[in-house]
Amino acid sequence: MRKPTPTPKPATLHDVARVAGVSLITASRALSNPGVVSEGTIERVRDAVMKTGYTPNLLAGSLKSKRSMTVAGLVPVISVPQFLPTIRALTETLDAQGYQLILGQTGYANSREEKLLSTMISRRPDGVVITGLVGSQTSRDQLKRLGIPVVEMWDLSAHPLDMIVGFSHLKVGSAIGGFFLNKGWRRVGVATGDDHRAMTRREGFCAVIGREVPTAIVPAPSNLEMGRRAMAQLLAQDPKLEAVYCSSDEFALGAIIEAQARGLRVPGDIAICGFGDADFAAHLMPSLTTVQVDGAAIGRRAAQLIIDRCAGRAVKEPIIDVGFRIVERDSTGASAARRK
Amino acid sequence: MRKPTPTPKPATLHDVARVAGVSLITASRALSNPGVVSEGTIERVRDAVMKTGYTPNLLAGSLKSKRSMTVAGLVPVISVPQFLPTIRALTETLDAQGYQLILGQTGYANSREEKLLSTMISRRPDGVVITGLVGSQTSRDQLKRLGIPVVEMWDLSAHPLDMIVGFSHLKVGSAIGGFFLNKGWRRVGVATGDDHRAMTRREGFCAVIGREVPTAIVPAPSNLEMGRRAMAQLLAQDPKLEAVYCSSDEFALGAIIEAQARGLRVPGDIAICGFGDADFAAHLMPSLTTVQVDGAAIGRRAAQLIIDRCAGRAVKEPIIDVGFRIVERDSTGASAARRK
DNA sequence: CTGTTAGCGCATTCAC
DNA sequence: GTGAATGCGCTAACAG
Repeated sequence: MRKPTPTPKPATLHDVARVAGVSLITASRALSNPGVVSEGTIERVRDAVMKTGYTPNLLAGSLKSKRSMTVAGLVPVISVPQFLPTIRALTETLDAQGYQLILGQTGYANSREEKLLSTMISRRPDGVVITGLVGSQTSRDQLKRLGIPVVEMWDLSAHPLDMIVGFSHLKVGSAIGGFFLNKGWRRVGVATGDDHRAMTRREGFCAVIGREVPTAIVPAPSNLEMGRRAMAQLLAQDPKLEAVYCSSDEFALGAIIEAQARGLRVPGDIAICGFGDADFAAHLMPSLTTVQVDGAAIGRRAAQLIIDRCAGRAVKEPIIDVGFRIVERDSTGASAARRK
Repeated sequence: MRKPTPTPKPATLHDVARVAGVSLITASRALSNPGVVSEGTIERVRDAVMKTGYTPNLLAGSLKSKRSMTVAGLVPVISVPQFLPTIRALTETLDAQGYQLILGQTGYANSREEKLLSTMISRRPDGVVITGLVGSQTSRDQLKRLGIPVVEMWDLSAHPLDMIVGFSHLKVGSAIGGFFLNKGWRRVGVATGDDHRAMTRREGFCAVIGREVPTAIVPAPSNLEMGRRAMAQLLAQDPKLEAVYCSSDEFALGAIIEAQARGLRVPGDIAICGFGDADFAAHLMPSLTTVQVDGAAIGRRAAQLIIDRCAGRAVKEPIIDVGFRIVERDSTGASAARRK
C-alpha cells in the first residue's frame, strides 16, 4: 500500500527569494538571465534554490512569457521504424536549443489527427511539426490562426500550410517504375500500405509502367507478416510476376520470405524492391534493393526551420526537397542470371 | 519569404463568454463540466467557441488546477526497437484517460537523466515513468519531494523509489546460462551492451556458468554492425566458441551474419541467443533463439499504476514482475547436428 | 544592478 | 443554475 495523497507543498520562487533575501524578480533573473545580476546575488539565490529544493514551474512561466519552449510533433505511429531517425533528429536538434518535443500519434486516421492537434495546441507549443500534409480544413485554419511556425514533413507540396521538408512520393514511384522498365521487367506488381504517401508512390509507379498493375493493398503500417500475405496474393493474381515493389522494407522482407518459402529464388525468379532503406536492408540474403531517404535530415531541417522562426529569423527557403535515391542491391540484381 | 512575426491574438475564454453572453465561469463550466449547466447555455457557449475559434489554454488551466494531464516518460533512446512496444502502450493507455505522454531521451548517460528529469518536472507532470532504476540521489529526492506517482520500469527492485514494473535481469542471465549448460556447451561467450541492465544479465550468466567468460562489450545501444564486430572479437579470443549470448536481437543478428561470413554454420558450428524477441527474430535464417519480454504489458501496467494513483486510488501491488521466457528457435537448435 | 506593479488565462471558492 | 472575486507561479514592463 502506497501513499495515496502525498502533500509536500513544493517551494516557489517566492520562497527562494525570501530565503535569499532578495525580491521575487531578482531571484527570477538570477536563474533565467544571470547576465544582468551581480555575482554575489546569483550565489545567494543558487544557495536558496538548494536549500528550498526549488524546481521552477514552467507552466507559470510559459503562461506569462507566451513561450512554452515546446514543439508538437505528430507522427502516424511511433513504432514505425521509418520515422524513428526523424523523431530522433527532431528531439535532439530541438533539445540543443532548449526545446522539448511533444510527440503524438495520429494513427493513420485523419479524424484522430484533428483531435490530437487540438489537444496539442491547447498546450501552446511554439511550433508544430507534422507528418504528411495537414488534411482537414479545420486543422489548417486552427494552425494558421495560432500564427506559430508549422512544418509539414515527409511529403512535398507547392503550397504548404507554412513550411515543408520532404520529397516527392510521385517521383519515387516513377523512379522505381523506370528502374523496373530498364531491367526489362513488364510483369510487375505492387504491394503497398493504404496510406496517402504510399498510394502516391504507387500512382507514380503505374504512371511510368503505363497501366494499372497487380496490386495488394494492406492497412498501414505494413509489416513483415503482411508482406508474406501480400506476396501470396500477388502470386495468385499473376504466378509469373517478374518484379514487385513493396512500400516498406519490412513489407519487402515479408515478400522475400514468402517467395522463398514457395521455392522461388530472389532475384532469380522474382525481383523485389522495398522502400526506406532500413538498417537491416543491406544485410539480408539477398540484400534488399530499396529507396533511401534521409529521415534524420528531414528531422534536422524541420527542427531548424521551427527554431529559426521562433528566433524571429525570416526563413528564405520554406520548401525543402531532401530528395531520395534508389539503392541497388542483390534483390533486383544479376538480371543475366534470371528466369527460366 | 514567410511571415516572421504573425500576431493574430488568439481568443480566450473571456471572449467566448462575452460572445455567448454569459460569465467567464459559466463558459468554463459549459466546456469542462457540462453536467451542471443548462442545455441552452451549453449551446450558446458552443456557438461562441466556433465563432471565436477558441482553443483552451491548458497552461493556464493546469496552473490553477495543479493537474497538467501529462506524464513524463524517460527512455534511453527512442530509436531502440526494444522499448517501442512499451512507449506505444504507454502512449495509448494514457491517452485513453486523457493523459499525454511527454517523452524524453536520457541517452544511456546518468548525467543527462538528471538534467532531463529536472526539465520534465518543471512542466509539472502528474506522473513520471522512467526506464531503469533512478540512479542519482538528487533525482530521487526531487521526485519524492514532488509527491507524484513514479514508476520505474524494465527492471526490478525490492525497494523502488515508488512503484516498479519489470523483470529481473539477473534471472534472465541465469536462465540463459542454464539453458546453455543444459545443451552441454561450456565454451561460451557474451556480446553485450554496456548499460546497467545488460551488464546485470551478463552477471547472472557468468554466475551460472561459474566463471568469467569471453566477453565483448560495446557502448549501448548495440546494433547489427556492432554485432559483427563483437563476434569477430569473441572468435579472436576463442576460435572454438560453442555458443554466444548477445544482449539484443539486432546485436545477435550481426553476430550470426559475421559467423556465417566466416564460414561457420549457425547453429552447426556456433549457437547464438539474443534478447528481446524482435519482430524479425522468428523469421531469420536460422530463426533466432531469444528472450521474450512483454514490453507492451510493461507500458500498460506502468500507465495504469500512474492513472490509478492520479485518481486517488491506493495501489495494492506497487511491484509488478512481468517475467520473461526463453523462446527456443533454430539458432540454438539441433544439438545432435553440431560440431566436429 | 535591483525592485514594484501588473497581469498571463483559467479554475476554485464562495455567494446568490 | 449562475456569477464575482481571488490567485495559481511566474515574467514583462517600467521604474529607481
